[in-house]
Order: sequence, then structure tokens, then C-alpha cells
Amino acid sequence: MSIGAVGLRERKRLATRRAIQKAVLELMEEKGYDQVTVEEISHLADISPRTFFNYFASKEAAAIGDGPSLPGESDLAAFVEAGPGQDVLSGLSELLATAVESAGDELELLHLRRRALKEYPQLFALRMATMRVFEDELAVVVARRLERDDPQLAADPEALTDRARLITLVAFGAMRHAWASWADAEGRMPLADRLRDTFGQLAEILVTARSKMIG
Amino acid sequence: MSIGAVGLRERKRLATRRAIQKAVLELMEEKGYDQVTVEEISHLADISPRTFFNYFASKEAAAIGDGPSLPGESDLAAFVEAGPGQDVLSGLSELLATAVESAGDELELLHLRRRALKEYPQLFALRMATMRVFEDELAVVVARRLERDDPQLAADPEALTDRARLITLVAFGAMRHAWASWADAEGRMPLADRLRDTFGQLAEILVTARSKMIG
DNA sequence: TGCAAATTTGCACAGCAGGCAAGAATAGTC
DNA sequence: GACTATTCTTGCCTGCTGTGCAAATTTGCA
Repeated sequence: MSIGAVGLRERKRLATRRAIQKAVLELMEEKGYDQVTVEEISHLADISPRTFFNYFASKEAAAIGDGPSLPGESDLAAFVEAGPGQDVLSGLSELLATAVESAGDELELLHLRRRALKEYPQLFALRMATMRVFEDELAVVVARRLERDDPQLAADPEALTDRARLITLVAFGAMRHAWASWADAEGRMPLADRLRDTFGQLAEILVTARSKMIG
Repeated sequence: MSIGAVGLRERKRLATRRAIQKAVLELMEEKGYDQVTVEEISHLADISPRTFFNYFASKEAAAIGDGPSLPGESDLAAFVEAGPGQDVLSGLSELLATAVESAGDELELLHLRRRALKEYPQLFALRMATMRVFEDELAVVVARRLERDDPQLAADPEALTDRARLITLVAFGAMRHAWASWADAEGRMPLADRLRDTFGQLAEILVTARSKMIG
């Protein structure tokens, strides 16, 4: 296997992983989550039921699907090095919008999942729960940014990660809002645009809050 | 059954519900989540395994436990009617702090759960996910507040609920941060204080963001 | 081609979870 | 206090979920 190329093995694994997720979601739309069995899913995905569990720990995990992953290092660096002139939340807005725009081949799965999970708020909430990993990764990046922008925070590592985590969680709240309105609109407007819109509204709210706090 | 009093039936139901949650958490601390069976839980809670499922849909649901409920109407009214002079996030900070302070008899369960779930981030995340219901209830209250404060928003019901939802989700992000630092500190400082502290920090961030957005 | 490593599969089994109907406890009525 | 309706608990039975293990298959590499 030549350097840089992705081996057949890994490609097959990814394909199987996606086939399973696609199968669950399609069957869910057809007959509802509870009526779908692992046996059916496996049949549709062309694997044995035992193999299903080599890929996902549970039927639920397959329905929820893989979480998002961080944008590439170049995008991250752009965010980290934007400098103290740009406010952090605006920077996050751009970073996240960029991230979802580069979804690429996962787009079909994204829409299938949106439709299927819309019927199951519990599963949707569970998917949100799996975002914890993403949140943690994001918090690290935010910390990198704060470290550069704010020498005072940089001197206190504990306060730094604490602050980074707060910002990340708040930004994540905005992200959830963007997702919700995207889903409400049946995905007609790109998710990235929703994100920018939501963060814009957030800025409005903050400005209002600010004027009240000082006024 | 006299008016106002809670019947024996309901009291017993609540007691059983709490006994189950207590049993799961204690067994979890003793031997780990996976090693705990519904049979053991039922035995410790003095009910049949079948009855267990009359109370909780799954072992997981019992481990996660009941979500929080809204504060009393008097507290809600105080928040709703605080007037446009108080910024909404500050108001939410007080409302939420008040809510957790009136936990009362659930306090033992609260601490038991904190300890037990700390070992299981997945379950903790799941518990966060079940807060959706709480979020929705809270969003309704926030909408009531906005309707009073902002005539412009009141005229557009859709924009109103959308805005209320965004504020709620952002506040919930802050709440998650408060929970995290409370759990980190082993619950030594009251959760309510953590909440106030976190919302204070949030205000700081907003001030910074504001000065950058206008500067 | 042939060997080593990774992956898939079948099999067996414990535990989860729900439908159903019989029995027990509770509430309301007289 | 006895009677009846309602609600709750329990046992039984069943199907599905999820895992350990070992055999069989596929892929990577020389």
C-alpha cells in the first residue's frame, strides 16, 4: 500500500459503516425505530448480524450515527490566529460554518438522518449527547485561541480551560439552535447559513444584554 | 382522600421511583454499571423485576434518573415580570439558581447521582440529553418574558419563539458549564453558587465581545 | 504464490424489555 | 366497616439485543 493512499481495508470499513447507518435510517423511515431489528439492518447492509456489532455497540448507536469531526488544521489555525481584534464567538461561527460546508460525501447521510431523527426526539437528543467528544476537541482549540489573545488568561491554565469550556458550551448552544431551525425548514437553507444567522442573532442579544448591564 | 393532601398511592409511587434510582446508583458505585442487573436493582428496591419496567423504560433510564422540573409559578412570575430593565440572561441565572436551591428532599439522590455518573461520562451525557423536556418548558417561560419586554418581538410569534429558544439554549450551555465545575469540585460549593458564578463569567465574555464588535 | 494480520461469520448464551392476565392493594361510596 | 371499581404489582412467556469464542474468509505484503 503506497504512502498517502487509503488501503482497500479501510475503504471497505468506511463503506460498511456508512451502509449500516444508511440501512438503519431507511428502515426507520419505512417502519419506525422499534420495528427495525438488527437482523434486518444487517441484511440490507449485506453483512451478518454479528458483524453489525463489530461496527456499532448497539442498534441505537447506529441510528444516531457518527458524530462530526473537527475541520482541517488549516481552518483551525485560521481561527486560532485570527487575533484579538476578532471576537471569539464570531470566529467560532465561521469555523463551524466552514466545517459543515466541507461535509461532502456525507451529505446524503446528513439529510437522511435529519428526516429520520426528526420523528424521534429522544434519538436526536442522544445524538446531541454524543457531541461531547466534538465539544471537548473544540474546547481545546478555543483554549489555543484564548492563549494567544489574552496573556492574562494564558498565565492561569486552569482559568484558561475553564473559560474555553464555557465559551464552547455557549457556542454549542447556538449550534443546537441553528440545527433546530435547519431541521424545521426541512433543510432547504444550507446549515452553514443557519449557523451564521444564529450567531448573528446571538450577537444582537449580547449587545442588548451589555447595554442593560451598563445602563 | 382529603383535598390538597397527596394520596397514599402517589406517595408510594414516588417512593418506589426514588428507591429504584437509589438502588441503581448504589449498585453502580459498588460494582460498575455493566455488572448491575435489573434483577439486583429490583431486589434492592424491594419490587419484582417486572415492576421495574413499570417505572423505567430501561436500566439506563433508571440510572440517569428523573430530570429537573420547573420552579414554582411564583418564581417564574418574578422572572417573567422583572421588566426590560433586567437583562434576560441575568434573570435566568437567578431563576435557575433558585430552582436548584429548592431541590430539598432530592438532595441525597442528587449527590449520589453526581458521584455515580462521574464515572460514566456517557451516562452523564445521556442525562444532559433528557434535559430537552426541561429546555422546552424553560423556552416557553422565556418567551413569556420576551413578549412582555419587547413589543416588536411580541408582534411576530415565530420570531419570538425562535429567539426564546436561542436564549434558552445559550443559557443551558452556561448551566452545563456550572454543572461541570460543580462536579469537578466534588459538590463542595453549592450548585446555585456555581450557576451565579458561571453567568457572571458569561457577562464578562459578552462585555469583551461587545467592545470588539463596536471597536 | 504463500504467510501473517485483520475481518467476517456462526454459534451459544445471558440479560433486556414488553404483552398479557391473574392477584393484591388502595380509593371512594354507602 | 363492607363493597366495588380502579390502579398497581407480579409471574409467565416470548423475542430481540449484545458479547465471547473459535473457525473461516479476506486483505496486505514479500
